[in-house]
Amino acid sequence: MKIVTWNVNSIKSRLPHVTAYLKAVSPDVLLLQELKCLEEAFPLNGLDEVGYHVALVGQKAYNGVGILSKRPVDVEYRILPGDAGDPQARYVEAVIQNARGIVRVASIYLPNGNPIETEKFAYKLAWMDRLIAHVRTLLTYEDPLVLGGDYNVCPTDDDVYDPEGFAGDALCHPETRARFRTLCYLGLTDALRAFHPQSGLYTFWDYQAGCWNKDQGLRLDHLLLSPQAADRLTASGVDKGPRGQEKPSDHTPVWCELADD
DNA sequence: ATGCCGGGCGAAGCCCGA
Repeated sequence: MKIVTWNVNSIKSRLPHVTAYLKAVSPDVLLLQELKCLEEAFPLNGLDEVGYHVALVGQKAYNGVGILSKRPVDVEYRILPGDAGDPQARYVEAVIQNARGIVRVASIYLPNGNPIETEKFAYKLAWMDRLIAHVRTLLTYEDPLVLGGDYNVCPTDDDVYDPEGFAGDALCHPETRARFRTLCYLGLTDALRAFHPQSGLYTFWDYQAGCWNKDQGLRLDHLLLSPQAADRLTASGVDKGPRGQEKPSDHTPVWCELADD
């Protein structure tokens, strides 16, 4: 079972890339972030063609997350618990049946948090606290669980092309990293790091200043697995291809493979 | 150099992202 996460930076602008990716890679599940449109404006044409079920939480112009799946999707949460008044479309969680049983997945678009002296950073930290509390509950179910998305966290300096330059940034801030560690220490496995311990492994390259051509990137997109999912993890990787295409997203897909037997 | 690029909105130029 192949599960992929991809921040597409506008699904309307990226639909050709996404449909081509689905046809070429044929993932069982594709977790999407930054749709930047309302659910009713999501361009479904082309996706039902290639045979995917779709679960969306949209918002006009900003944010927006989704789950595409070959198998039917039963949505469990359309907002991260802990603040019912949170208007930002950043979380969707669902249960997917497969031949082996169920897999629970979430598509996460964690707040960026810059600049750190503003309420944006406080919102990020509060959002991470809500995520920690919710995952603590989810882990008691003892299901295979895959929490994928754009976490807007570089977990360590190995995940940044310029650690000194990003030292005070919300992506790398000590309080951000401490919460990410707390999340992982609940018992989650970083699927990419499980197979690729080296530095210089990135999932995002800024559009500006030739970052892509200079390979000046950040590792922001993660797949965190519960023990029941990690036990089945057979491979993981970054698909850099889409980032090199015309009119790309600034993020590229990250994938993991779970054994089906 | 707080702009560089790119998307949304809405129809010019600003807000936002990371």
